[in-house]
Amino acid sequence: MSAGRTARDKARHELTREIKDEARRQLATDGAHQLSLRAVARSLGMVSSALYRYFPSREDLLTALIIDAYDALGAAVEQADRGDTPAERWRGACTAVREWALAHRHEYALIYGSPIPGYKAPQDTVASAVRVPIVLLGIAAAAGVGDSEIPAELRGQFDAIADAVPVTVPTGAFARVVLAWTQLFGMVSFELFGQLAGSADPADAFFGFAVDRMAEQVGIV
Amino acid sequence: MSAGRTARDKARHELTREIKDEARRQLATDGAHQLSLRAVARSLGMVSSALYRYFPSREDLLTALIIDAYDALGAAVEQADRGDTPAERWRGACTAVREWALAHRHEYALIYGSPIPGYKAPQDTVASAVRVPIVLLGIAAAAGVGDSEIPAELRGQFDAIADAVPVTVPTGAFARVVLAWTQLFGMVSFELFGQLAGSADPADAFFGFAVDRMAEQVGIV
DNA sequence: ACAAATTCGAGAGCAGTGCTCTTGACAAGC
DNA sequence: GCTTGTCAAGAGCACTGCTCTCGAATTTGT
Repeated sequence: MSAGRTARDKARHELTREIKDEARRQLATDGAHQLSLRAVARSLGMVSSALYRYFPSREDLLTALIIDAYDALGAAVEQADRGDTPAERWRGACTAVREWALAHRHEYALIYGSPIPGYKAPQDTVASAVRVPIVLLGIAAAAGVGDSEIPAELRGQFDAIADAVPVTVPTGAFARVVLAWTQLFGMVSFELFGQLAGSADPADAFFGFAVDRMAEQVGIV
Repeated sequence: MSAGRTARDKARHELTREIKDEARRQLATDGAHQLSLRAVARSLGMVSSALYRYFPSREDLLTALIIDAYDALGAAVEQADRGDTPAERWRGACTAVREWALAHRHEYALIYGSPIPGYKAPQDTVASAVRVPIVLLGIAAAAGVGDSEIPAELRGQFDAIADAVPVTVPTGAFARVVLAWTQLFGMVSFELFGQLAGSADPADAFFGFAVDRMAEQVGIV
């Protein structure tokens, strides 16, 4: 992230950004599957081979977009996490997830859909990916959610990673937040991927109902 | 489905099946993204253009695989729906979903991951796709789950489709089953797509915990 | 039973893809 | 100034989905 001292560095960062922007534009209209290095290069008025100076492969470009998407979603949710009561904050955060997903369907599909190639999420992505669950944990902490009975094995798993998490909540609360987290994204994915078509679609009412039930089950009043 | 009267019809059905089998094989090892018409043809010892006599496009082949996958999953869940109590049946059905998904990751990704192309779920798929939620509804019906308070708008949506569903349950129970349904697949997707890596992975304990909480919330005793 | 109609596999070919390698021009550092 | 590293460009490889045409085989109509 060091500012480009030389003209060359400056141009390089600038072009890297432009490539990602153009790629994101094509992603938004055509989906990740259709994203073509050659098409991006064409739109930028350069030749495809030149792109390889900036991204070693198509997958690396996609990985860069994945990280950006995680960060954009994370930022949107962090900003929507406000309100006078934990319940309001919960609703705000959950709604932000859905709204960001609806506004950036292909980017959402890129990060929460099927892992595209031979996949394997690079470790770089987890720091960004974890921002949403951390917001949810923060709300549970503010709500003072207490511990609850969970299987010993599960308690062991969650205790083992507690140190790596910047929010401290009882392990039982942790488990319930993780539960709600998977439910939240399950719902959004179902809506976006058309699985709800013919039942709870449009899903506004269903989503609102579900968010309240989730808060209830986590123990947020 | 009419049995092949002539030798040609017989050969046609046979070859159609062989193509799907080989495609499924490649799907299982390389993923939907990598599935190549030409590679399938090559494995079958024929030329790629000949394949187009059986499937008009790559997408149509994928659609056929999608329907088969929905049916395979539906059949597995239907068969696992047994036990003396509704709670046992519930656990059996949910576990079957996860186990089928783990055993057929790429097929699962094909149907519950991001819609591959410009998408559009053909109407043919819904009859097969709906088998799992119908099993869940059946268990709720057998458990005698009663009605509960849900938003009027949601009640209207669910009432409107009640006739198309071969199981009758109170609308409040219907809503809670749909909720659990999205949660179930949200969890399985998270596990399969690597979102749980670093937290509840391996997810056996988490899954068991979640299934019990879901049964609880649906009202299955 | 024979001719007409249909169906089939094969091959060539088009437009597109990701990616590699080489070439010649430009800027950065000594 | 001269060397060194970086860059865009171009040609090219192996691959993709898909179309079209062509004989051969088979089914169908008479």
